[in-house]
Amino acid sequence: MQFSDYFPMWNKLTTEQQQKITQYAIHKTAKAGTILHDGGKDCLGILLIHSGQLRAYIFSEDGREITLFRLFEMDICIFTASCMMPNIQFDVTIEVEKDAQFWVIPADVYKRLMNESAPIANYTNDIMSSRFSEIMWLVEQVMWKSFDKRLADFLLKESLIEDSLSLKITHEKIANHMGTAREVVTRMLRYFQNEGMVKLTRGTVEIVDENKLEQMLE
Amino acid sequence: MQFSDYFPMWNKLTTEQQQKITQYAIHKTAKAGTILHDGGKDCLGILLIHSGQLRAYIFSEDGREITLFRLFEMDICIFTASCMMPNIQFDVTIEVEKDAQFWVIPADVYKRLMNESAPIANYTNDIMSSRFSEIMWLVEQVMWKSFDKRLADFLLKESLIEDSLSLKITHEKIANHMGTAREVVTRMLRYFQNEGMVKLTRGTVEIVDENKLEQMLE
DNA sequence: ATGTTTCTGTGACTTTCTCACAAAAATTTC
DNA sequence: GAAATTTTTGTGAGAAAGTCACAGAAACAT
Repeated sequence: MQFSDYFPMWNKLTTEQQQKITQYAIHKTAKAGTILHDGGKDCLGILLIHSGQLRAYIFSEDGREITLFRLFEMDICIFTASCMMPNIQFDVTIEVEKDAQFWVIPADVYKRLMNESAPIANYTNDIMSSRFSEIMWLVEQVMWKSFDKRLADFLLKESLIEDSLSLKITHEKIANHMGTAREVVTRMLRYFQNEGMVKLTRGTVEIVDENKLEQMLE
Repeated sequence: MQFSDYFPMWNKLTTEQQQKITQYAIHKTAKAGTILHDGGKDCLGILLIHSGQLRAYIFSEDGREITLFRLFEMDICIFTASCMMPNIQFDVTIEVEKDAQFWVIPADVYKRLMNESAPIANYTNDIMSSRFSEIMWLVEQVMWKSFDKRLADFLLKESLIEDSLSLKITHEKIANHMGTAREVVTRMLRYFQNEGMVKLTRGTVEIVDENKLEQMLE
């Protein structure tokens, strides 16, 4: 593992800056289910993800959830350091979906680096823009796509992530990813099954006709 | 008008950088209705808004719209320079809502400044975070709030912006701001009128019971 | 083997959206 | 100024999605 893998502008940094990163970065591991960041409260720092999978989501007062984006190996999470960006006025929760290993650069260290280094500041900007784009994709999906298409899309994406056609996931979890109610998922999955696109058993959704699902997206 | 009013870190810039901004900034005016930026196509540059009002929105294939955020005097628009941020992967449209005067800093000039100046890069980051927060507020509204509350909120906010209880706006325009269908707005406004909260005439919504509208939000 | 928890299924009802069309108000044309 | 046109608003009928309440089935625990 090389820090330069996470920072494409590594060679634009001074030796001192490079040292600061390597020196202050802390290696950590976290089990699936761990909440790494809960709204405005804590302020861990920037995460350089080495293995595993994270999920960023928001939730409503009455317990509904929607996934904003996922983070994988080689991704960088800046929302676990939202305290150092005063204009981030919303609460995201970051949860470990699959046992993860990552490096943490403490917020104050990173903040100082951002303040003195244009390359780091610009790179942080790029990461922010990427997440922004993911949210905008979500907005467009939620606003303009009907639920059947959204569900088909979710199942296909999930199948890519898991590299399997047999998804071990409950209707409730799908609902929490998609920001809807469990019954809505159940009914649509049942329709998908009647149409021969999936096969349902307790706790799993098996994709049996990938092409037909893909056709749903147009 | 002072450029330093737009850039709180003005005195952290070199004289050369300050000169570059003042030298390359172009003063422009645009009438209400003008489209300043249309998705990925054009790349005007950073806008320093001096007067007037802009609207950022997205639209669907079948012509539905939703307002993402508004921009007013002293605001800075970075999306009219989205070409210089390769990770911005979505198409926003920026429209002039009220005759506007603004300065344009060409994208390539600003890009160069961002690359060499950490303060400018960090400030750009702050602006991006602010817009991000506005979008997240929108997501939360659309996801978890019922339409009556959203409409009440819209009318009250619009009344603040216009500094008037008598809003000159059609149901269609309200629908385009809120990302819904015109009929839905018509029906809900009709309900608001029956409840004595507003008075409707062609092309205007008059708020007659501000308190009752506010109570709707809880 | 029995009790408990988790997950799924379903009916009835509400809210929001869609489609189709019509009436009313304002604007334009003659 | 009357008639035609455009813009805005109104409304019914039906579909899609979300809500609520409850029940049955599958897995797990003692």
